[in-house]
Amino acid sequence: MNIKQVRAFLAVAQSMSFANAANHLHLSQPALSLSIKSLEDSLGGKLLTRTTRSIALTPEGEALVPIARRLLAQWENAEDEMKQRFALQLGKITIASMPSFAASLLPKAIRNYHASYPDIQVAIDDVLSDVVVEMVRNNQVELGISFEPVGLLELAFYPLYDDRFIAILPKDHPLEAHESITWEALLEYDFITLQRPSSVRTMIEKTLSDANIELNVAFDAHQLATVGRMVSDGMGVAVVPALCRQQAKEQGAICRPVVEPEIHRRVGVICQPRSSLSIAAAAMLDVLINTYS
Amino acid sequence: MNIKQVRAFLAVAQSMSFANAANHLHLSQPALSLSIKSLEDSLGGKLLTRTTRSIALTPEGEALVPIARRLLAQWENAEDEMKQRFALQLGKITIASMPSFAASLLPKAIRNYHASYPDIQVAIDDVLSDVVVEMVRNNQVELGISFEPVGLLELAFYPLYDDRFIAILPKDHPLEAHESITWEALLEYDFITLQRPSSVRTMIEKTLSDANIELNVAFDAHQLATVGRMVSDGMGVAVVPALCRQQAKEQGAICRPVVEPEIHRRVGVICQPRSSLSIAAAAMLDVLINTYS
DNA sequence: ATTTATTAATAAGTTTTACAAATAAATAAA
DNA sequence: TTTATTTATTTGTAAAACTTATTAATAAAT
Repeated sequence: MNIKQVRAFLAVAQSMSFANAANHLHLSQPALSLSIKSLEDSLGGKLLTRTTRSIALTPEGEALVPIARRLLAQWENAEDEMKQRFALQLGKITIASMPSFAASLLPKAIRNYHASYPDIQVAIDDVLSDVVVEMVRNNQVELGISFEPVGLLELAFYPLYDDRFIAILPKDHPLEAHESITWEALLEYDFITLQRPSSVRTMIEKTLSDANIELNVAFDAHQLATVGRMVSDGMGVAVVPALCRQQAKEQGAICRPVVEPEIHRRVGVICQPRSSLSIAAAAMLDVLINTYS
Repeated sequence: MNIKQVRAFLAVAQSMSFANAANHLHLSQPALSLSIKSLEDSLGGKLLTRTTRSIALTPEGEALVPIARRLLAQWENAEDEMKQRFALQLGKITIASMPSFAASLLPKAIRNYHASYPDIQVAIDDVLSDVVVEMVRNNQVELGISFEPVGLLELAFYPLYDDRFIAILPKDHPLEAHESITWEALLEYDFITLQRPSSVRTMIEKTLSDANIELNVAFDAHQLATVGRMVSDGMGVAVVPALCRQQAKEQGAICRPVVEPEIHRRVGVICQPRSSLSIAAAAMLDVLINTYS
């Protein structure tokens, strides 16, 4: 029993004529006769009684009609669903992004994506940078956005943006006059930063220890927004990814490049090799790359 | 998309190996590769990412697995059900039978049938003879048992039994001494018969009017059992089909052939032409014929 | 009763598909 | 670098599915 035979049977059962059904199926009448015959053989009995002049369903054929209709409907639904999925009209992708990116540049890319593929649902998981990589590695998400990780193993990395770290100061701070600020100058003041285990914190600590600069943290917080607020409220100074410049400015803080040493790190998309991405995710990857290049 | 491809896909998805899956499907590995490829082409995208060394499902492939499993299960259930139906392991037949036959000979045939085809449900509809024919004609039942009808049209009739009518008398009745009883002698006594529109009543009336014998009915009833009881209680005499001899005897009545004229009529199976019977019904027809020949 | 028209089955030939065997290509492991 | 393993590709063949032409059967018309 196969799909073609079931279709053929239903066509005959509906039109009660081999010739008409054959025509409807774009098939010759003998081909249809043989198809029905082979279906009957495979099931073990007659489905139709045919004189050369008229057709009737046997009781078994009668029983098959609703079954066949149901089967065919289910089959076609499944087929359509898969085709839709491939045609990007259905589906959902989740992007894990580090918060600084999720809150700054990511929305624009998602707007672009949504314009092209309005039927695909996009969810954002804003988690710590390291968690992003783990989620991609464990196939919890298809796409991750974070700083370029060190040990990528079999994961792919598509750079989007080269991020520098910037100092943020409260308004009317003595250092505001400088074009750029050295770490040495900056660390004269109370330093606010993210709590461990954020990758921003880790990178700052590693950079300073490499440069033999001692770091004394006055306050720390989990969210960059909190850090920004603390700075603008005059509790101290901080160093954050340039991605956060907009947010910091909005909160009333002053942004200046931080140098000696400069910290910069590439931000990009982390994912499984492109070939194993869903079409929806591959399309999102393209949108991300195009949006930020 | 066809059954074979879906089976192939599931086999690969389960074993995560083309070679093993091909083996399991009794198929060569290249044939399986092509089958999957054609499935992917028909759906419009990749279901599996395959390096020469390892296999993984794409997200779309992942989505297809449960769908495919469900489809295949439904397909196989339907196929099995139809095969069972043809193999006489499933199904139901209803026989419309006139009450005299249903209460006498029919049970034996049904026992025989049940012995051969224990999984087929048999229902009996005991209705008046004329209704039997109508039910067969309207395809409400596949098989009917009644007296041979006069206008069969396109219906088939398979005779089972040649039924004579017999007189039944209460014990110690004056006519008990006779071997056979003439209508003339019989009608000297109170006559009990079935109410109209029973075919037994009709046949008696027609026979007597043809022979110019007048019939005066003292009592009538709907059920032969009632008639038998009335006779054995001494309320009068009756004429019933010989089929009812057993029942009449059990009720304590005396049976004698009735002659001048003799009434006999063939009893048999009425059905649509044999070719349009379900296998289950055709088998029952055979059992009926074999049981009573 | 004979002929005609209609419809499905059958036969014969062709095309398409499905398959296996052999080989190539790719890659993880040795 | 080599070896072993696994899938893809190629090629030839067998099977199937299909079409056209023909036959058989029957209802309707003459």
